[in-house]
Amino acid sequence: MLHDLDMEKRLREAKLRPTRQRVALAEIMFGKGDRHLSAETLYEEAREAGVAVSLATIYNTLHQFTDNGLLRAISIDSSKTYFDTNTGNHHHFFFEDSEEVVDMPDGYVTVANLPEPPAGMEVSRVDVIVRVRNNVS
Amino acid sequence: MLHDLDMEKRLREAKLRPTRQRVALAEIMFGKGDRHLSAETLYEEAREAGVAVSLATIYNTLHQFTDNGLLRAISIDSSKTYFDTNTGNHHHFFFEDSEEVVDMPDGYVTVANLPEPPAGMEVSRVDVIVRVRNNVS
DNA sequence: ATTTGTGCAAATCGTTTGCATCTGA
DNA sequence: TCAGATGCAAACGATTTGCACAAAT
Repeated sequence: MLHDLDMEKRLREAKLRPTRQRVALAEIMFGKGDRHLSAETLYEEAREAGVAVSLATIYNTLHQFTDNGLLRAISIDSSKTYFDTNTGNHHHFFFEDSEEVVDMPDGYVTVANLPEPPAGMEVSRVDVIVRVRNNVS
Repeated sequence: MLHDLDMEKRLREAKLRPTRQRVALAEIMFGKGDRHLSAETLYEEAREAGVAVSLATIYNTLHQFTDNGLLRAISIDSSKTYFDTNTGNHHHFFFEDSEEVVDMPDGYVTVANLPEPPAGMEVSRVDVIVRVRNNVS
């Protein structure tokens, strides 16, 4: 697991001041591999880890991280937004029953025959969501 | 534009009682080709058309229609849910700047190399969202 | 010293719910 | 008749905001 100094560096590279809270939250977020966090989840994990942060700061942090490329926001169906610690090129499975989002490794899905975007527009990203459910035959 | 009797039939086929409100809302929804409506939009259009419905009924109707296959719910990014009057097989452009959702005709996009869904699961749908933005070179 | 971040509580906003009243079959 | 719909207002849950205080450069 990465420690404070690594996180400080990572935050500085993202042009974010490495404040106590941001470093602590970054450790929680990035310390356990790829994950999909909601604000509430992160808030609880922070409390459990003994880090005292307000929910407002959680939201601020998630958005700042997203704006600066440390996280990717995904909103599929459910009312709450999830933040993906994996910002690389990949797609998702969405389990309709449990409302869970799971990464699909890159290299699997290929998207072909994309129509041209309208003039003056450029594609910023292509998201593929494979919705799956229990096989109720 | 389709008229009352067609809508009544359509609602009955979807196993929904053709009440005054549902028929009126269906006409507004389906009378102008494929569209992406939010609850608020539909509410305003109904008022403009002189149809007195409460917001609660708007929500009820949108969900009942969705459950019975007359609409498809899509939630991309923004906080509000949109309902697509096109329930056929197709994908979407999402304009990041204006937060607009636009249909992409079927036959264009091809998705290949989908990984197998986990055991006991079946794919219920594959959504492709092409996010585009203004070309800021 | 300045700028930027944080915490708290109140405010927003989309959506849902409870319940009394109506309506279609 | 009477299950199913509707309307209203109150309740909700996620997110945002305003502002005073604290911390980072």
